[in-house]
Amino acid sequence: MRKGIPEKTVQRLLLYYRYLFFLLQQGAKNISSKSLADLLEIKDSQVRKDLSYFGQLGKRGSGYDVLALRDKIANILGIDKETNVCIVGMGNLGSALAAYKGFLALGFRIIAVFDNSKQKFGHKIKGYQCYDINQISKIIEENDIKIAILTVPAEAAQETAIKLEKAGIKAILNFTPVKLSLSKRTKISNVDLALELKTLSFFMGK
Amino acid sequence: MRKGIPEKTVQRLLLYYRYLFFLLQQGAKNISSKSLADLLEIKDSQVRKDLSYFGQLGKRGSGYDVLALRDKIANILGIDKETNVCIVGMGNLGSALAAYKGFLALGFRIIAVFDNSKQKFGHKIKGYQCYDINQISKIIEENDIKIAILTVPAEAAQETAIKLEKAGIKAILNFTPVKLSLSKRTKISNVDLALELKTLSFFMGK
DNA sequence: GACACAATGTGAAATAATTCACAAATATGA
DNA sequence: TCATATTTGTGAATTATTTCACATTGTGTC
Ligand SMILES: NC(=O)c1ccc[n+]([C@@H]2O[C@H](COP(=O)([O-])OP(=O)(O)OC[C@H]3O[C@@H](n4cnc5c(N)ncnc54)[C@H](O)[C@@H]3O)[C@@H](O)[C@H]2O)c1
Ligand SMILES: NC(=O)c1ccc[n+]([C@@H]2O[C@H](COP(=O)([O-])OP(=O)(O)OC[C@H]3O[C@@H](n4cnc5c(N)ncnc54)[C@H](O)[C@@H]3O)[C@@H](O)[C@H]2O)c1
Repeated sequence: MRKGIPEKTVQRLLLYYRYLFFLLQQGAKNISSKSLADLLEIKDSQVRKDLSYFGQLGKRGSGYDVLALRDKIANILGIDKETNVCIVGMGNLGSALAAYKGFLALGFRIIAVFDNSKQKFGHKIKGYQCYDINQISKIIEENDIKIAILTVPAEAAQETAIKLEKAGIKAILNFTPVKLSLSKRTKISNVDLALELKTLSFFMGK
Repeated sequence: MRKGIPEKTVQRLLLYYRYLFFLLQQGAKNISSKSLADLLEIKDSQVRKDLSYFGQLGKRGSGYDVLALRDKIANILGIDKETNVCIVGMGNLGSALAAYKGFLALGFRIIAVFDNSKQKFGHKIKGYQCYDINQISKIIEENDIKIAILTVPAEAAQETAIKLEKAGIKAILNFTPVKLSLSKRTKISNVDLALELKTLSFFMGK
């Protein structure tokens, strides 16, 4: 079922999910690919193509059942079961992310946060007990954590990534502007905020 | 020169820039598309194709001049001149972004930060004087600010975006999980961190 | 139940991005 | 100077993604 599904499709699925969630609260029962597409300013055929990867989810004549489709997408994306994550580097950005409620809404539970500074570990930050980075293997194993959010300074990024991989982390959401070099088995996704801003400004007014 | 350049190309240009910057510090004089590509784990032909949008920047036999290419990319991307930006919503995320040095390294100067809370405006946050959101038109005009980073709560996102557009903002980097509806003239780029994490986890181990 | 309308699902076509592959230019070294 | 090696720049081929277009199925009304 998850063979060769384009990344873009997965991302749009989440956008559909958010709207379906909202529509359900409004009491909507059915929605057509056209209406959903218009809300997102995309083509209706795109919506249908995306959903068609996962079976025949709609009904000709009346469209998609909002509740059923929302739950189907939740299931496809694994929103219906919790995934444990940790944050590594509890500075400005790490602390902000720890406070973000949007992760939990998609099934991500922040289980542990780490830092290497004595000012931080041993204390509570945004409600989370902060652990010493050197304890990471133990805590990751005890809590079945597969995903790490990396928000350490750029200089420490590569060495910390290696620690994460050794500790058993399978995927890293990397906020540092550093190209991490790890084994192919560890999935890395880069969030490069300066790059986003530069791209925006490049195309501004075009 | 900026006609029909793929967004992906612009983004890679910035990655090239960062490496060239670094290579220059190491004293490198020349670099081939192959070496640059290997550093980024992409194809050498991709590097050459990207650069070819902007002229014939290399030299057959010896590759690209590191300094000249870095400066050319800086010029293409406008890193060589400063762009003023503001941050709107100085909560967890807005404050973290205000502290980020990576924006300035690409030519973005945070000129003003805004909030609607009396606890915040009138005070200094991360070294920036925080202004009342209702003063935004005046301050944006006085300081020639064209780009806003939007980090207000989701509920306030759409109304705030409208304020920004009215105040003369031309581009918005939107961190809220809300699809903003504005006129076509305002360029919007969405940074959806929950979506990034979900995409990563979906493809984890695949 | 028949007719008009709505909306899906999906091959085929169009568009976009990446990769190939090679001629042309430059560099190196005997 | 010449032969060999390197490396670019770029059309052509390939691959990925989006959009089209329409047969098919379901809905609603008289
Ligand atoms: N602040 C932002 O808004 C922002 C935006 C984009 C990218 N980033 C990137 O995110 C990273 C963090 O930025 P920040 O502003 O939060 O920095 P910061 O200095 O505020 O925080 C970094 C934290 O990491 C901890 N740390 C340092 N070395 C460590 C190690 N080896 N192991 C574990 N923890 C360690 C520090 O004690 C500190 O708490 C940087 O790489 C930065 O480039 C930040
Ligand atoms: N915290 C994160 O790491 C994170 C991650 C991804 C996305 N986001 C999104 O970013 C936004 C901000 O998140 P946050 O955690 O910083 O929230 P926050 O509540 O800490 O901060 C929001 C700030 O906006 C101010 N504000 C509220 N209404 C305003 C208005 N009308 N005009 C101007 N300012 C206003 C508030 O006073 C507050 O200071 C949210 O939409 C959230 O979904 C946050």
